[in-house]
Amino acid sequence: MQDTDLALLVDRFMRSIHFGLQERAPGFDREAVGPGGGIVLMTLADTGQISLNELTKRVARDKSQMTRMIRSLETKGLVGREVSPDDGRVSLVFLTPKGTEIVGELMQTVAEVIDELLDPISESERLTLKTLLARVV
Amino acid sequence: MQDTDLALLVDRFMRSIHFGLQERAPGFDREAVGPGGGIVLMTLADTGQISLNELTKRVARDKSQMTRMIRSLETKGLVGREVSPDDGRVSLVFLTPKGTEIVGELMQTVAEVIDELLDPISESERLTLKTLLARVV
DNA sequence: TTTCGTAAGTTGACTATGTCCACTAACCAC
DNA sequence: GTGGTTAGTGGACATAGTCAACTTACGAAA
Repeated sequence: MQDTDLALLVDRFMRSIHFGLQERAPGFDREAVGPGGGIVLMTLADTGQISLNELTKRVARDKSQMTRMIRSLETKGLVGREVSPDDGRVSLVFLTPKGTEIVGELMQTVAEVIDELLDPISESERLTLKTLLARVV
Repeated sequence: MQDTDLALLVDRFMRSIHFGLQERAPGFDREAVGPGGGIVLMTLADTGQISLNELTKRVARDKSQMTRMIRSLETKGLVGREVSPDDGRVSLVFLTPKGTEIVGELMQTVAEVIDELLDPISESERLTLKTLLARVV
């Protein structure tokens, strides 16, 4: 077994991205969405319009937290929402044009930082890493 | 580029471990050390006695946070500390017998959860994943 | 077509984490 | 010894995560 290391490795990797962003690109977060907001925006860029519930599962956070996060992004004008025509309970979230612009910058910066972090491994290894993780989650 | 996905994948993986621990093994954290405390304890199990400063870098947290975390673990009797004989500024942290016991249980549970999460990929792929991550961080 | 169970979202209250900055004490080099 | 540097501490504040109690909308079944 001893898969425990994996938890530590993944944690360190995540934190490295985090620190990398702060050190290398201070001020990149011009709408002050924070790490959590960034993840939500990037996820939305990935999925397109999606229900709050699915979004919550996707980013693996608590639904109450997601309510507040979306509200905060909404007041910044980065996301919009509308009630689903099929089901009056679900609210569909989507990126606004401004949100799309911001997430573009964000992804650019994140990609640069990750690119630097991944320096020790080759192109094909990066692909392997990404593929394996994608299959796991 | 498009390495951005990696950030999302890693984040999801981390959160999955987190949720997995709570759902599958409620009450496993009998000393209530929390996720942060768990990571510190597991790291200490990995490294053995280590200075607070190195520990801080290793888990990639803020040093003030680490001060408080270690104090909390100390009052729970899980870690001990002593001033380095070589340098009066550095305090060396180590697991107490109780801490060693607790971290053993913790690692067992974490390993089980990770083992389940890694179900979609094979043994050799797990090794690859771990090796790649280790080279990156 | 009312009624019961369940799912989506929201809110409140609380705890845990993370960040920033100022500060002390010990070390090092000159 | 003095002046810069490093390890660790402490305070104040911001963000994130947890948990339980709601409200409203659906859907199925009598």
